[in-house]
Amino acid sequence: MARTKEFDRDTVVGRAIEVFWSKGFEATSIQDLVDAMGINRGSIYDTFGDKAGLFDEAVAQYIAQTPARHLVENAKTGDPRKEIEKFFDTVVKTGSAEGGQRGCLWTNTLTELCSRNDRLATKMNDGLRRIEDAFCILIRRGQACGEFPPTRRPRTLARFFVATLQGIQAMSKIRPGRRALRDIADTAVSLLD
Amino acid sequence: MARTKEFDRDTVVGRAIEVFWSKGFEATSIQDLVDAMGINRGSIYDTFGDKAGLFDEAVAQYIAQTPARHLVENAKTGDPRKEIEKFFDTVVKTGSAEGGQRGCLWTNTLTELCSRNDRLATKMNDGLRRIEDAFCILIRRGQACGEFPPTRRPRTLARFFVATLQGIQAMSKIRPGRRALRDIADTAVSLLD
DNA sequence: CCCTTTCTTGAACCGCCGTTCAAGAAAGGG
DNA sequence: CCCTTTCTTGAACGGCGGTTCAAGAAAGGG
Repeated sequence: MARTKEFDRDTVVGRAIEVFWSKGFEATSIQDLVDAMGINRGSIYDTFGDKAGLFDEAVAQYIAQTPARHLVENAKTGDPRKEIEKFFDTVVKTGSAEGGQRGCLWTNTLTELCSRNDRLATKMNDGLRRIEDAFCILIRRGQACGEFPPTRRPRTLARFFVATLQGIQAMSKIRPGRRALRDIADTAVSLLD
Repeated sequence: MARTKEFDRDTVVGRAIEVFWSKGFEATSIQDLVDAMGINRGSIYDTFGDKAGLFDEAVAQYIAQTPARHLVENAKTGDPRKEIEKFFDTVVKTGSAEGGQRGCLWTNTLTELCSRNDRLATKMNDGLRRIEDAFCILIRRGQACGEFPPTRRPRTLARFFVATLQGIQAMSKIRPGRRALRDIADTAVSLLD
């Protein structure tokens, strides 16, 4: 047998996420990553191929931990109103938390790279589609049981919620006050009354 | 007298805007700018100081041409509903136009640089504040004349519209279909019914 | 206890990054 | 028509970008 790795893959990717999240892809240098991840340049290239490969894995791991995941998982079973409110609640809390100025790695990547990286754009688009679908299911279920007004098209409203999510993320970068973010979320959710 | 400049300042800044808009600040190299602007490296540094200085001027010129400017200028005199609708209409059209994948230079800059550049962050924040204020004035005027429902706080609604604007810009980067963007805008504006 | 395999390490690579500079060219007042 | 001033030009700068590589270290089966 050969020597075993001395670092945990998820752990070092987690540290890479922090850097990419704070500085973006282009502004992050390999040296930054070496410093933050605590492993050698060579190990990074040996394990992840190159900077782009590491970034891919960082984004994947980030998405796997995002609050959107719960939304998608509970779309078919959870209480429609509660799920939507809980989701925006988490988004607002995260955005207004210490270090919330970084916004969301996902949204950041969307604006920084998608217009020049088709593979990444597809990934991001699929992810957003899944969130949109989850919203759509929840809205339909809420309308079916009379909890939400039946006048609005579920797909339209779902798209709107996804855009609101992006809006909150963008605003959190420059005005991370909880009050302001909460106002935005509440106004959007009030469309369900 | 001395020799006169052979290029028009606004024209070359306009060309620089295109590059920054498409690639972002970090990913744009001086060589890219030399190629696009059609003037020599030396002239760029002589005229704008450095890359950051040129970027500042590019953003300033972009903001001066943005549809938000009309909104701000007409906030006190224009018809409240028409002004707001016209604004979002322009945003949707721009976002879904050819090359709309670039999104909005302003929003892009917000997400790429504001967390690491205080001077720029202040500028951006002031700009957003002016848009928010314009919305606020329009909403108040619309409520005063009975055109808009009086139940919502103008400031809250104004914040929400600014966030929606950012949301549309973000979505236009990945799904620039006019239909989808229009849905988002219409849903937001329907809060005024 | 050796030997193969894999991981780790740090130095080194080339190229492009943003930036500077000195020399040449145009402009127009004296 | 010269002379000062400013603009233009292209080559050059040091440094840091991402990436590679060869040598050393650990791990565990034979």
